[in-house]
Amino acid sequence: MPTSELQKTYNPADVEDRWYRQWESKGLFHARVTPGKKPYTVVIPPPNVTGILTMGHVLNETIQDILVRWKRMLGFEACWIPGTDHAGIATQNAVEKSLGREGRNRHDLGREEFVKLVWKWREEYGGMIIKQLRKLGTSCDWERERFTMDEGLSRAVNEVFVRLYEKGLVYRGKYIVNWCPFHQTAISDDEVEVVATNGNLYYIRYAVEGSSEQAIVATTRPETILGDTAVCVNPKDARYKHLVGKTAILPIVGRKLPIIADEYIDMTFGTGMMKVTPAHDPNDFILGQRHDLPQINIFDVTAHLNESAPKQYEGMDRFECRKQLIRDLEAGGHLVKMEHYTHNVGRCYRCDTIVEPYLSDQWFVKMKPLAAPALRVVYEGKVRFHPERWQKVYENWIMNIRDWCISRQIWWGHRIPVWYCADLVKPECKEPIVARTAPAKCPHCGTKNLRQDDDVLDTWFSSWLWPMSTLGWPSDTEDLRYFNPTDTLVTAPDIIFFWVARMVMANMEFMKGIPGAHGKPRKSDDELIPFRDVYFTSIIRDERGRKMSKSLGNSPDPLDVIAKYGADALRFTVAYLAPLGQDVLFSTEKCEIGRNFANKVWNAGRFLLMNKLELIGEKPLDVSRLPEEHLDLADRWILSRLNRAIKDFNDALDGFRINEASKVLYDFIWHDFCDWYVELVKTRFYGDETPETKGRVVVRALWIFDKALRLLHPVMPFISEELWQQVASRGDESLVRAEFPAADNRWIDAKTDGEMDFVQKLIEAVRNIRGENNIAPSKDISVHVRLANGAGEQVFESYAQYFRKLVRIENIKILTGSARPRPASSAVVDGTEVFVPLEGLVDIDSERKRLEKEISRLQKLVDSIEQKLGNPQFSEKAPKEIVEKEREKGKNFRASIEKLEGSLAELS
RNA sequence: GGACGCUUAGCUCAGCUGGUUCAGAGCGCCGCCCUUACAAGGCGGAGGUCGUAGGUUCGAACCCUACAGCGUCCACCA
Repeated sequence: MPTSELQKTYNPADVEDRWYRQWESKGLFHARVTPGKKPYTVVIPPPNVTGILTMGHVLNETIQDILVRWKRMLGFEACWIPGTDHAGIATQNAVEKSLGREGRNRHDLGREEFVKLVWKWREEYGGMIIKQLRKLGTSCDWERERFTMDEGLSRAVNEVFVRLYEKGLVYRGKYIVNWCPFHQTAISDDEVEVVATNGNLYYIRYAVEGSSEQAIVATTRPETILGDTAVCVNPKDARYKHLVGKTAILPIVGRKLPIIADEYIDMTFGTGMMKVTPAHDPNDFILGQRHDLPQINIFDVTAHLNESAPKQYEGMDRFECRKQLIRDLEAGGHLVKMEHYTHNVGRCYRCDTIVEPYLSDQWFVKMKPLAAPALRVVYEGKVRFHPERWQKVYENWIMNIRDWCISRQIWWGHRIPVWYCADLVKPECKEPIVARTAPAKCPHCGTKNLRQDDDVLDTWFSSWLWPMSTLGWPSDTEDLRYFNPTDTLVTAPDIIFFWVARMVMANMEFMKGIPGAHGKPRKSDDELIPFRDVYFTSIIRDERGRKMSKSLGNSPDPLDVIAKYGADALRFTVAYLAPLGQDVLFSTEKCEIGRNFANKVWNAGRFLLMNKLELIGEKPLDVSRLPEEHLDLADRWILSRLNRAIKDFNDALDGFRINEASKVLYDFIWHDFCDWYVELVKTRFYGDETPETKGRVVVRALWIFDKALRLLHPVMPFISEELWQQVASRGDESLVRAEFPAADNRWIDAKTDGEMDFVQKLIEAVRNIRGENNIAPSKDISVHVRLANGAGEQVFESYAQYFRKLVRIENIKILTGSARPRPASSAVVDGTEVFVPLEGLVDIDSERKRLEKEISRLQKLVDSIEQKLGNPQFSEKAPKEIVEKEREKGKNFRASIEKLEGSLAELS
């Protein structure tokens, strides 16, 4: 688009898709193994294949993209691997739901057909989120896109299962697991959400055989008495000692229950007597094993009562049964009482169904042996968490780690690579056959009649391999050697256990066999970790502080937001609002911050390009060299500010302070560059300098703008590229791979900053006088100045042009001696007195108030300084330069006060 | 029950290692301005005892302790 057609208002829709297509088609995001170049690798936390883009993703992916683009421009071989997760339960759910709408269920189809359908479904609707990410501008290496059920990744899953099995770390066991009756599968402890719930505590009376005594137990889940196989008391409990060894009679069922003793029982809870139901409570299960009690499972997989229950309850839903049973117990005189009681109830975190502790055969991973190295590397700071406090959470979890239930009773996922001999010819045939690929026959009896385990693996069993499997593991690939360990993981803290911790374990265990980039086996922890830094993003909440969720309907659709404000605006806003480790309260309107900023940048470019056109013409510009001739204060100052901004931006990103980096950009571009520098440059464009000089000024301004756009690019890739291409002729080059500016300390100059600061304050003082006295902006005024130390008159002269333009001063007079205009409005800046003669315009009262306010502000400062200096301890203990500085400050403030008081006296 | 985080202007939040005119920004509000980049803008202004109470220190928004309110995570006694 020719410069002359630059719109007055930035329109992102004109720009974004066009650039994304170009970047992608030119392969600018593709990373390859490049010896001699340092890699910078990021793996995306793979979103659910069913997922659509949410604000949470926007925050995550924006942060990753900022880091990746920044590193790419810094010269790293930046590799950002995208992909999706098959998300077993969630995806199966979604497909079953759509089946349900046709009045069918998965059992109608059968396993094979159903799985086929899910694959088909994935082809059609899956991976939406991947397309949406492009709208956000993420610079993922799409050639490397992976899916957790890809062939290669599935191979990795089987390999890991077999290796762990061979090492004795995978085992099969009957355990109480968290059973979701809705999904009809076990879920891991971490997938259970515990919610405090109002319920009842029921006291139930059991008769004691051969005795007039009774055993009263308390329970929140009375229906489970049907599975009771004992009653238990604490051996130290004097009340019940004599009952131990006797037999209680289970009401309704009539089963005989031994009364046993165990330290586990809390004597102070309820009656101090507990019913034991080994098949339906994890603690009872352990107790049952210890005392060799039978396990009676009374539920089927949907938590309806099974044939182990008395006939009248068989087939009932668990809660229905509870009601009926209470009625029956009451009728039989077995219900002693019930109390309101708040207890914790576990729910399935995906469907909210109350989880049932359920006895079943499951596969587990022994975690303790894997945990030790994972703890060590974090403890030793090889893997660093940002913010740091998550380290404690991580350590705490690992130190109390429990075995991981990895089997799921669903159909969508990696089927467990275990087969069973169906013929059972020899006794050894009972052994499960664990193999990387389907075995042809039973190794013991040779039959081909084999049956694969029905279960699939927990989704996280593939996710925990992500930083390896996406790079080719278990094969020893160049990619794996070069790009693993990855550098930064950006993820939400709620999956620190599910995912982050397990990735550390997996990488450390399974990368041992893969050489590092140097070609030798990996030995040290530094080479075995999956990533060096973990950035935990904030949680996005709505403006009322509620978590964004589909059910609340409070999560804006990011695509709508992008359509309305632009991707750059959304990215900037989110980055700007996201302090490290703090929640973000987001509302769509906040994107105005980013949109306005984009518009500001756009118009700065528009202004400079318009002037370039006018002064230099259409010919393409070369901004590779900074014109250093005739630098004035403004030039030196903006160069100083620019280089500070570069430094600050880099420092902020090095420390993962994304919001601070964004603020650096905002402040530099808006406040320094636009508000001051561009305004000052105008004095030259419109002044009486030669066309050559003006041309140099515009080239210089564009040179600085070029650097600003490079700085901006990681955060706002689209607008920066669009403008950058127009600033100069770039040939084939894109900003995506342009060099990131390096801070040049030569230009950072405190003296220049100070001088400019003085000028700015003078200008602000005059503006303040104008504003407070309601002087029309169009009215020219004169200013009289008495310099602080008499010196610097020439210096001041050189600023004069700034004043003329920025505060519309037609006449500046340097005062010597004690003369002053009157009536006048006045101010003191760093000891320099400023007078604006205002014949007939000064409102004496308001002028007095202005001066008094300033005096009292200064007086407060003087007071606090004098208090400090008056304290002998201060001058003794505080560092010399601090004391000296305070003394100096006090002196200056007092001098200013005196001058202001002089002006005040003049008023009357 | 345990751990962690937050509390600063009307709103949303910065403030990294205690000392720079440290009490800030954006929005909102008030006043002036369509000044040839931008009204999605410019200029000026009003607004806060930094949750409460102690403590450490020459000096505290910042460090320590307790408390209150809000929030998150973990564990769990039936």
